[in-house]
Amino acid sequence: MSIATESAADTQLTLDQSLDIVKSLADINRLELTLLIDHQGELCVCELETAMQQPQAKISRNLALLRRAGVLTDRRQGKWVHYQLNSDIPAWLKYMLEQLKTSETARITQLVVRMEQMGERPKRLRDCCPGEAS
Amino acid sequence: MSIATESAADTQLTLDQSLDIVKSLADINRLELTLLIDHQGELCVCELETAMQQPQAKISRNLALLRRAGVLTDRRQGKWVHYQLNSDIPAWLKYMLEQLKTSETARITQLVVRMEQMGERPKRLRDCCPGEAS
DNA sequence: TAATCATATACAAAAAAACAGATATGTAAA
DNA sequence: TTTACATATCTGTTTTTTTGTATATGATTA
Repeated sequence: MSIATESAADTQLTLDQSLDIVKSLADINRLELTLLIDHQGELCVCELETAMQQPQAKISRNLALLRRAGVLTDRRQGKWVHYQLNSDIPAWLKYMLEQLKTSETARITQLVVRMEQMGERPKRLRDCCPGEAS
Repeated sequence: MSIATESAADTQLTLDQSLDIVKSLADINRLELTLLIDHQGELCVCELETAMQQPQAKISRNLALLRRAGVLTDRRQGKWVHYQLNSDIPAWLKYMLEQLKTSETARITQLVVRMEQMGERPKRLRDCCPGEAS
C-alpha cells in the first residue's frame, strides 16, 4: 500500500499546526468532505452540497476550516470555487486518507453516486461546475 | 524514518472508530499525554500529573478517553495504573507519533525533566511508581 | 448597471466538550 | 478493619464548537 502522491519531503510542522490539522478532521462531516475531495481530486461547494445533502453555509464553513488548517486548498474559477487536497499535508495524513479511502469505498461511492445523479436536477445544480470546462 | 513498532497488519477500523481516535487526539493535553507515554513506554497517572502539572482528575479523565478510543491501554500494578500506547493503533497514527516525537523533542524533554525532578519531591510523589520494581 | 448565481461570513442560539471540585472505588499497609 | 494512597467517576459550571438564518461578497449574464 504505497502513498500515491508522495512528492516533497515533509514540511516540519509545529505541534500547534499538527493539532489544527487533527482538530479539523475531528468531525464526521469534515472527514467525509476531505475523503470525498481526495477521492475525486477536485470538487466545488455546490457539488459537495448535493453529495452531503447539507446546507451551503455548513459546507462552506467546514471547507474554510479545513483550508485554514492547511488540509485543503481552493481555486476560484468563475463563479465557482474548487477545493483540492493540499499536497503539502504531512505524510501521516496522506497515509491515513489512503487507508480510509480503501476501507470506506462503500460510503464514498454513495456520496459520488448522489453527486452524479444531480446532473438532471434543477438548473442551478446542473449548471454548477461542468466537468473541467472553463 | 521507519516505524519502530510495526507488528501485526492494520486492523480494519470503521470510520467511526477512526473518528474516535482523531477526536481523542484533537486536544493539546491528550496529544501531549500520548506523545509522552509513547516516548517513555509506560507511565502512571501520578507521573503524568507532575509532568503536565495538571490536576489528577483532569489527567485521569483524558487518559480514560484515550483508552476508550483505543489509543492507550492500561495495566494495574498494585495501587498504580500504568498507561501504554496500544500496539493495535492504525499505522498512520504510529507514523504521526513518530514524526511528532522527532519534531517535538524539546517539548517532550521538558516534560520528562519535570517528571524526573519529582524524585525528591513530597513523599506521596516520590513513592509513586518506582521504576519498574514490583 | 441590474439581476442572478455561487460562495462566504456574521450573529445568536443550541449542543458538545472541558473543567474544577467533591466524592467514590480499589488496593495495600498499619 | 481502619487508614492512607492512587486512581476513577460524578456534578454543576464554564468554554468551545456547531448550527441555522440572514446577509454580504464576488463574478457572470441580461
